[in-house]
Amino acid sequence: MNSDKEKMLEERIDFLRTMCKLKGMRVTPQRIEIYKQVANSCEHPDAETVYEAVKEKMPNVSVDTVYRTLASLEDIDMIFRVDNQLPKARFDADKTPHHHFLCVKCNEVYDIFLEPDEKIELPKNAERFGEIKDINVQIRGICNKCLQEQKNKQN
Amino acid sequence: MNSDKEKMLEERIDFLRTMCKLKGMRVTPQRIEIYKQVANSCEHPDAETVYEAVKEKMPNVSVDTVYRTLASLEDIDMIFRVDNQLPKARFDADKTPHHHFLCVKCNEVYDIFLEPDEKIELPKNAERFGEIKDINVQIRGICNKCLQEQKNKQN
DNA sequence: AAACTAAATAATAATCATTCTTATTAAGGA
DNA sequence: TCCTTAATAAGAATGATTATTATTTAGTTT
Repeated sequence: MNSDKEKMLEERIDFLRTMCKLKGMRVTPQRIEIYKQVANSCEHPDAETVYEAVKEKMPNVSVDTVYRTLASLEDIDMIFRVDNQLPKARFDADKTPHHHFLCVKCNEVYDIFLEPDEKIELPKNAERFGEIKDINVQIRGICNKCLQEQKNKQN
Repeated sequence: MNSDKEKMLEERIDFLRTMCKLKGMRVTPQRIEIYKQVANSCEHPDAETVYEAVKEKMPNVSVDTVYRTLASLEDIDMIFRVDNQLPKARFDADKTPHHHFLCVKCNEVYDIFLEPDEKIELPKNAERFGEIKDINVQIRGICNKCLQEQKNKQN
């Protein structure tokens, strides 16, 4: 039993292997196991939870490896973080609805004001989960400044 | 000069006074000054930046007061945090586009899967800021579990 | 298949944003 | 003016995350 789920997980791990090779990253047992734990959970686990689970199979794994690997997996778009986890909390007093562009390299925050005909839409299912306070839309990427710096380095 | 901007700021501070009274919070000079700093900036300042700015006018202000006040101002919806700042980073390997409901009380994360006809729309201006990696929609509020606990406490 | 090299890891220490503790102050009602 | 209690200041503590350094190993080359 459970072979369907296991087969699907195997496929996802094959994809991870492919992506690692594609990005010039080594395929290590730690990476496989750490990815497995995140892929197998619907609970949006934190680093510590992943660490505890991985330690069951690899008692010598270090906390640092878990943090580093989670960051690497994010880099190659195999996992995402639910929250952006900027190094410091940042505040905004502007109550007009707008989005934010967050640079994943330098953590800079840019306001994206909407065109007159645009508005922020709540998903239909949102109210099911509780009382809504606000909606926060983050577009994550690499900002023009960091893109330019990357280009300069290549030359 | 600058009187328009100053007048607008005064109005916002009056609104802060009103909101504090409405919510049973005292109007303290620290609260006014901390709000002023956030309201006057377009840079999405962090707590330390606010602290440094406030210290210019109130040399005895403490770091703790700034953190506590920023949290209070958020509670009464006078300011927002750009990023949710969950106490721990949490990860997701599900690449199907979905939103997240984040509970501001217990920090629990719930997946909001979209109906077949729904999709996540990028704002028209988004590409201007850089290379987009992904879009992250957070619906923030109080989850049903915490709402229930609040009700139980009242009885 | 053995040797090589750089990337990845383990162990542990360090960092740093944020929160807690405790004594003191002051806002706003009586 | 007094009183109550929320709010504050100062500094210590916390705890998630990151840095350091020596060691290991994945993947390539010989």
